[in-house]
Amino acid sequence: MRLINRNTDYAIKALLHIAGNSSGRFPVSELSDVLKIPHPFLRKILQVLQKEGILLSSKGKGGGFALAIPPKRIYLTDVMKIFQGSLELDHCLYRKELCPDIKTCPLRRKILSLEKRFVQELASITIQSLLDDKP
Amino acid sequence: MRLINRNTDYAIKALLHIAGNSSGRFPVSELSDVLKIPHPFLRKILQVLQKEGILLSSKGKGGGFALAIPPKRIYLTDVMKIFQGSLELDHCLYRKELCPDIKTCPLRRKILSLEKRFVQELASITIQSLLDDKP
DNA sequence: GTTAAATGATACGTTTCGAGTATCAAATTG
DNA sequence: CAATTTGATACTCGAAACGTATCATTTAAC
Repeated sequence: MRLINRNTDYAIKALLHIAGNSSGRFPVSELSDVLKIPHPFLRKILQVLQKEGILLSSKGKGGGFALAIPPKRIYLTDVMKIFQGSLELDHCLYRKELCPDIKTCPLRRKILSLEKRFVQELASITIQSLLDDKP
Repeated sequence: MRLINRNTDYAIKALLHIAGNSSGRFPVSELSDVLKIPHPFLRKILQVLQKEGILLSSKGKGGGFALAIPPKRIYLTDVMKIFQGSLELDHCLYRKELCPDIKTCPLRRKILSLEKRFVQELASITIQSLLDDKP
């Protein structure tokens, strides 16, 4: 069972690095060096974060990425939604169509109620709370 | 985020049908008709459940599958483990190797603690509890 | 005993998705 | 202008999910 995919993982690592070192702009080259993430892959990820309003970017020499909003307002669940789509645990798909038992399925009902609580807990995690939690 | 895969889903549906209708043996043909699951696919799934000691099987005319153990001892998490492997939410893999930050990663720490509780809740679900929960 | 209906075992195919690469264009600084 | 940076986007590659096909074996009913 996979909660966090590679994109989200890398995005969080990068955001933590940026948020934890207030040196203004971070070019992808620096981040990919420090974090050991392939440069072009990380670049694509950061571009997405920029489009989503989480990072600011500037081109040209001396350019790079910086946070667009404070770390306490960047939620793990936001990043997950961006890179992994809905947080719904189960889509109840049945060969590309909705499962016919969707109304009566007891498994679905149970899972949905667990899910609700789980996502609520996830939703409390922010870049700031992760930083605070560092050893 | 995918909690339950197709195999597990089909397995649970089949187990619920068998447990909910105490008519002895259920051939795959009947189950695949009722549950609208492709016959050969369901068959493979049931064979696995048999090997794992959850179902009994008998060959020949009049044969089919039956529960090997009572519904209240068949756990959702058992079925999930059979068809989806470990329930660990995150493996912290990094190009086939363990992530180098595994000891310091704050994301990992947070997730692990949430995971523990979540899996505990999952572990309370059995075929019997699902049956009891039906409308 | 023959036949039909069932499972056992296992190999194969197909589609989807995650992960990562490649490339050209545009902007900025010095 | 040259170097360095991001913007946009198309592509590749491999693994996993999902499902099919087939031959062998067992058993009940007639």
